[in-house]
Amino acid sequence: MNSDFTLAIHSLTLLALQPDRMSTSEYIAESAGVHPVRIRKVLSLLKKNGFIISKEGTGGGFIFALDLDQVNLWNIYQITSEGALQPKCTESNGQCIVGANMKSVLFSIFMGAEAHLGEYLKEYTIKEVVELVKQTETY
Amino acid sequence: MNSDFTLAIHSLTLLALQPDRMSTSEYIAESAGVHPVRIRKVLSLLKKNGFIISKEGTGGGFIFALDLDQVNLWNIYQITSEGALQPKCTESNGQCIVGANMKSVLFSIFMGAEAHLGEYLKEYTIKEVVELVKQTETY
DNA sequence: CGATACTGTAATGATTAATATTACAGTAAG
DNA sequence: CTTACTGTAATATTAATCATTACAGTATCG
Repeated sequence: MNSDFTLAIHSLTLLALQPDRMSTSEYIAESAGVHPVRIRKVLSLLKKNGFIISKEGTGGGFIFALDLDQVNLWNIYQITSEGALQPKCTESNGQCIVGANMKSVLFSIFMGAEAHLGEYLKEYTIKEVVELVKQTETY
Repeated sequence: MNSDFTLAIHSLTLLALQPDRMSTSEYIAESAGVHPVRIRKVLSLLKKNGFIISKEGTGGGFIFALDLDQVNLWNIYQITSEGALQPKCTESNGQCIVGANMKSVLFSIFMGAEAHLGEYLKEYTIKEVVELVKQTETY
């Protein structure tokens, strides 16, 4: 699984806990343990899709744009990782019936798998992820 | 998605179409467009799990050990790719409630996702994959 | 105004994962 | 005892991921 997906979830969860102020990419990056530029790249996707708002300049940063239950993991998956389930088949032998057709057979099977995964991911909104993180909290 | 998974499917489909004779790793490799050593590695997993039989020496190779409908894609996934859905989280910041707990929250979510995927993959046996390949055949 | 603190994004470099290749021991057939 | 295979380890190559640098653009504040 593409780690942009989990970075996006991590970022949104963090923003969910800071509803009143802008969070900088540096702050998020430190929580996630990655480079700030990577956070900005991932968050620019979320911004394009209207899940967050960003602001440049002093006091700028990122903030959640919607209610926590308006964003689910399937939304995030589609933005960051659509097609990630698809295996990257090397070019196989077109002379052979299997080599010639396996690619398209697998493609349709994995399309179905992704749709099926979607049904599962839709069950988790950011609100629920936040709840899970709080429950997991270690004292 | 791990390409060992698709290589295993490809190999088994090919073996399914050659039920009476041994197929060599070189033959399979040529159909799949990869190196024979890679085929032997993947097939050695399938062998350990009893799906195929191998034979060394002249006239040796690989052959299907079961009925075509006794092997489904979930079986193959488990052997070749279990855990592949799990994202590889970098070590995040334990000082932060999100950094500290996100990893285990994501872990359980992805465990569920994999189980859910399993339900879908169980619906495809090699027999059905063979049918699909035949249907797809381009004349 | 100019200094400061941010985002946005491209370009490059470093690290890691995936894959191919080589090498060779073991086994069975003829 | 030679030939044609599998089995597996070791190494080399290629590709993907990620970090880093660099810098332009924008907003705030004094």
